[in-house]
Order: sequence, then structure tokens, then C-alpha cells
Amino acid sequence: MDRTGRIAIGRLAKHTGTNIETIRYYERVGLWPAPARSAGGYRLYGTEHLKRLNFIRRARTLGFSVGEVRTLLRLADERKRPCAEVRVVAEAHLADVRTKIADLKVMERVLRETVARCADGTGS
Amino acid sequence: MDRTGRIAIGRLAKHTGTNIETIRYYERVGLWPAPARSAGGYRLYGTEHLKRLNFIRRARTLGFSVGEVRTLLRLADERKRPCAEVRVVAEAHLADVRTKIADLKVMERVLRETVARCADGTGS
DNA sequence: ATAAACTCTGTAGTAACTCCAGACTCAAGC
DNA sequence: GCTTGAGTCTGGAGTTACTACAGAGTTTAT
Repeated sequence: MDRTGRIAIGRLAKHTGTNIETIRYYERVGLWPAPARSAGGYRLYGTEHLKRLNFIRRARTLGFSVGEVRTLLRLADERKRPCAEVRVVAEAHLADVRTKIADLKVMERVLRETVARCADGTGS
Repeated sequence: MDRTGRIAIGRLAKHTGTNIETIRYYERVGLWPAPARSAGGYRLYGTEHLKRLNFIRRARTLGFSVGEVRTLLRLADERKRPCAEVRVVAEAHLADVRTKIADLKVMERVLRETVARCADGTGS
């Protein structure tokens, strides 16, 4: 790291629980812009990168594809862009997200019941 | 299909919105048992397969790995098995599911706001 | 200044599908 | 019963999203 508060890739990886190679992979496929480099060629990241990477990782573990994450990020970036268009995309994702929440709630209930059934020593 | 109510792989694929090759893939990796076959070697599925496949697909789109789906299915199957053990697994998945729900709710709020911001014609 | 720790690029491997070729099966019509 | 066209079979190659590794260069601590 240097005194401007920027950190190297290893630190970013640790802070976000992400693999170093995954971070470089996201850069290669254009999920986020290439960061600044040190004199020797090391990538240097700031807090904006940290937030963006956390968002990407969360979206990925929630089952969104890299392509979907890309459009979600664009939604967040284009805060002053063609509104009607943005709305259509946002609405589609909103429906998707709501379906996922509903499905997860069902799964939660089943798991909760499984735990409860086993909590008291009655089961076997 | 035959009069026993069993259906071939194409019908199962259509009913569940799953690729035929994906269904065969799940069999190959042991996510579910090989089904009965017709005299000529066609796979024949029943309603129990349909339910199981729907569960698998839902879990997969929710971001669970094939390995995780396997343990979730085992949880459902072993209704009279070593209880303490089952409970530990169920509790771990329960925590995981709750985290996912929380993350999705945040995402839902952001998307809802995006849609609302664009719903009235105020944004450009 | 020199070792230890870190990062670089490029390539290869893995997981979970997805697609395709060439052969076989099945249901329907004649 | 024969044909025909749609459906299915197996085996293998291709894709997506990582993940691991090799060999070389960079940074940092002593």
C-alpha cells in the first residue's frame, strides 16, 4: 500500500474474501475498469473498488450471472441516463429478486422445521 | 409416455424448464438415481422425479452449488436418520439461507427505488 | 543488499452445464 | 408391417466462471 490509501490486490482479496485470481478475472472480462498501477506494475485499489467488489461477490453468490451483474452495475452507474430504459431493466431484475426471496423463504421454513423436529430429542 | 403415467426426458425437460442435457448431467454426477428405462433404453420419469428436479433447479438458481444441493436433498430424504447430525447441517444451511434473504432484500430495496425514481417522468 | 513476501502474465485445470454428431427408438399414418 | 419423422441414446467437444500454477519481476524488512 502507499500513503494515498490505496491497497494492493492481496489486501483487497483479504478484505473481500475473494480470490486474487478472481479479481484479475473480473478485470479481464470487463466487470470493472482496470485500476491504477504502481511504478513496478502492481494494481492499486481504493475504497470504491472495495465496495464494487463486495457488491459483485454478493450478487454472484445470490445466483446472478456475470452478465446480470454487469447490467446491475450499469443500473447503479447510470444515475442520470435514459430513464425509461433503466426502468425496464430494473423492473425485470426486481421481479427476479422477488422470486428468489419467495423461494428462499420456503426453503427457510423447511430448514427451520427440520431443525425444530431434531431439536428436542424425540427423533430417534 | 406410457399408461403408467411415466414420461420421457423431453417432456420432463419442458415441464421443469430444464435442458435435456442438464437432466442427464445430474444423473451422471449422482444428484438423483437413474430412472427406469423403456425396452428400447429411453429414460422414464414419474412425478417424484418432477418434484425433485424442480427443487434442484430452484436451489441452483438460488446460488447453491451441486454439492450443497446434494446435502439438502439428503436432508429431505433421511427423515428418520441420525438427528443430531441432520440438525447441524440444517442449521448451517439455515444461516446461509437467511443471509441470502437479507442480501436480496437490500437489492430489492435498491431496485424498487430505482424503478420509483424513474416511474414519474422527472428523471430526464 | 539480500532474502522473504508479494504480484505480474500467461497457460492449464475444474465445475456445471451446453451443444453436437451419428446411431437407435417410438408413434402415427398408410 | 413399413416408412417416416420426431424423440432419445452415448460419447465427446465447447462455454462460463472461476482456480491453480509456473517462472519472472517488485516491494519491503533487516
